[in-house]
Amino acid sequence: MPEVVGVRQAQAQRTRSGVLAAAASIFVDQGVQAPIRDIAERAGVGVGTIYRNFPTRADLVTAVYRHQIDTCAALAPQLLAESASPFTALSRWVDAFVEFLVTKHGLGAALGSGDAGLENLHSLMLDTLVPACATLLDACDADDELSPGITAYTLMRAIGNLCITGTDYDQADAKHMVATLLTGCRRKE
Amino acid sequence: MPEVVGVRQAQAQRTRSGVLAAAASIFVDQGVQAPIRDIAERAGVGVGTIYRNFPTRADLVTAVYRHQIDTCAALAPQLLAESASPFTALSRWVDAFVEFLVTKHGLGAALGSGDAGLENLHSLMLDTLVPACATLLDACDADDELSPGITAYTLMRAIGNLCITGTDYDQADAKHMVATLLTGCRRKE
Amino acid sequence: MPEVVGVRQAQAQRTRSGVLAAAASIFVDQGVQAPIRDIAERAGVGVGTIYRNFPTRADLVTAVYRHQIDTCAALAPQLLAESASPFTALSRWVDAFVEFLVTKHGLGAALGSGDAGLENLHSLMLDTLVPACATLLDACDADDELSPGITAYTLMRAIGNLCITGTDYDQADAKHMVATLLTGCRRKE
Amino acid sequence: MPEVVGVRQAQAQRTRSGVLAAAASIFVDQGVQAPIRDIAERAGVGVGTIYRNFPTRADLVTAVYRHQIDTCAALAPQLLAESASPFTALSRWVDAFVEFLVTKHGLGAALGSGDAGLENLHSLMLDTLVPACATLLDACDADDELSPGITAYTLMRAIGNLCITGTDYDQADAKHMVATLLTGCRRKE
DNA sequence: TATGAATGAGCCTTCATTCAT
DNA sequence: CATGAATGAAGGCTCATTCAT
Repeated sequence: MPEVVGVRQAQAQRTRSGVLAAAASIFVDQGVQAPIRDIAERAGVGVGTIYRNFPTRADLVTAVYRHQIDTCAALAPQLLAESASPFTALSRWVDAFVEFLVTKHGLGAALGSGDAGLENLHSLMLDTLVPACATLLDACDADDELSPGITAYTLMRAIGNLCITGTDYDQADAKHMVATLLTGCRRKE
Repeated sequence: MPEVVGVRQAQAQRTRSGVLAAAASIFVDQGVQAPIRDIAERAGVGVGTIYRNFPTRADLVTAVYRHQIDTCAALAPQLLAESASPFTALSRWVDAFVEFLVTKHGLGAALGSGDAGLENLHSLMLDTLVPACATLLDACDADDELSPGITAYTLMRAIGNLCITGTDYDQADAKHMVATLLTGCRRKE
Repeated sequence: MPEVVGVRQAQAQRTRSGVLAAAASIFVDQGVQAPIRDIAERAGVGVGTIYRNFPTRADLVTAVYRHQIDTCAALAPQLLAESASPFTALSRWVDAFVEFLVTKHGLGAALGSGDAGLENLHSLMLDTLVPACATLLDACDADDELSPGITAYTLMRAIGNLCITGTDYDQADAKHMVATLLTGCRRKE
Repeated sequence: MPEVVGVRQAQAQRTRSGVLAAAASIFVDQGVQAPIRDIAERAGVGVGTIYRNFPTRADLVTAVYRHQIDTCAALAPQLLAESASPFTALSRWVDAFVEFLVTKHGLGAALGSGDAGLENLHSLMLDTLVPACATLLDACDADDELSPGITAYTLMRAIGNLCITGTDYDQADAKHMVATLLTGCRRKE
């Protein structure tokens, strides 16, 4: 019994990964509301397989982005520790967050849609990224570097919205506007 | 044939207006992606009539908002003339723009969606509001009140995105974030 | 304007009738749970047409049987008036009810299934046939011809069940068993 | 090979029993049309195991009820021997039969459905219960206590139908109606 | 021109059944 | 033998769009 994980589980895991990859790819092309069939087709599996692994669309969306979300959240304390000032840390973290969002076509729109079925993703953001961001904001606040009334959730939602790109408003524009927003968040001397 | 505009044309015009009013009303309730049938029903006409007058959904959306867009654009020179500073005028104009967006449920999302069919609305924005906004930005720039690199189109697109509301991110949040963005646009002394 | 009902309405009515006929036919073959697509195909219409005319399956089932249900209910007072005794009237009415049920394959099962979606049909029975049957039972009771504890609803439900035919239990058997049940309902001297 | 029945066979038998118990339990909750997967889950086995042991759903249904059916059949001669009259014996046996049916949610409907796949169960009834019931009917007939034309199969089928319960027609109603039917079977003096 | 019935493509979802391990 | 992941047929439902009247 040299293998703890059997061949079958390994295969299942590979299938799961394939679905995730296909979904990520399709999400880039069509957004998170793409038909399940399209994802199944690109993954080379039956629709039933997707439903087995991800009962709801939100489960799939969440799974696709979970790893990157966790990574992004983990960045917050690290940046806070190594940056010259809390605001610098916030700024860098926001850069990372934007980088995450901007490469996920349709995710920003999904987050902002208020779609009932996407509550899991919403919750994931709430539970993972919001606390991370809040830590940074608190540090800025303690340093008197932050305008009053800026909350982590609202700021992230705004950033998410700013990262909804389209014709004539690309990733560079989004980053510029996010930077501008952040400047606006800084308490003026 | 004593009348230049016949009774028929007058009736047709009335029908068109009725459709526009119904569409505006439905858009508030359900967003710009609402079923055509719902609009037809509220207008008291057949769906065919809507398709005759507005072949694509974008045509309808555009027509619904054209008047308000024109009004908003016309506000720019007026505010510029009566405000203490160009930046104040810009700020007030943005308030008006936000007010316009924020009361149109789903319009912000529509503008930001990159939806191919909504190019007409996009064009309308480009042709009407962007020049109006640009006038204000130019004036601010001449006054050295503006950070470099802010263009009218990008700024408006960003504002449009910030006005996409949803659960836990309401109109007040949107207005707050837009104001913050605007602060960020101001050249710091 | 010689026609009150336009050509279009007439056509629509014909379509509706065609759907009802097709549904009735399919119900005989497959029971009331038959796929909507099958009914649409036999009617030569699209599925949308069926959903337009009968939003829920229960609406369709109800419409298919409504006329006959009404006719059956109307029979009760008539039989009561012209029969020698109340129990004779009841007996004849039950014959008519059985005749109705027995030619509708699957209806009995549908009535007895407790299916939530079939509440409309259930209600139709309750509101139309149960009172008719109750009138006859009351008359029998007044004549001391009825065993105690027999209610219209339960009796009809039982009759409905007895009319669920199948292999080696045909319409003749159903009628025989219903007659036997009715005999059992008669107060023994 | 000192054991006639190996460990493997014993294990297989235990698996089979577990499936039967799970199926019986699920049938009570959801009826005999419950998803195979649900049964497998409750039994703690894979669906493949169920398909191996019971290739068709009918095989499973049959196996689940075989023991109780046999018990019920065996009751007939016993009741005939110890009852005051053949009709009393019949009446008691029917009580037992109803008790069997009434606690098996959906079984009555399954029996009455004419479902092609349930022929095995049908056969089991035919081969086991019908002869048992026929014995009682014959005894009643010999005693001149039975109306003419009542056959064991038809009577049992009718009883099975009467035991299909649902909203507003419960087990008590079913028992009442079966008792009434039986009264109707008794030759009137 | 206006109508709205009809159409059917398209998406969702469930579950019986197979088969490689 | 047992497993359960994978499959995909089947059916439900919605709406954009057309077209005969």
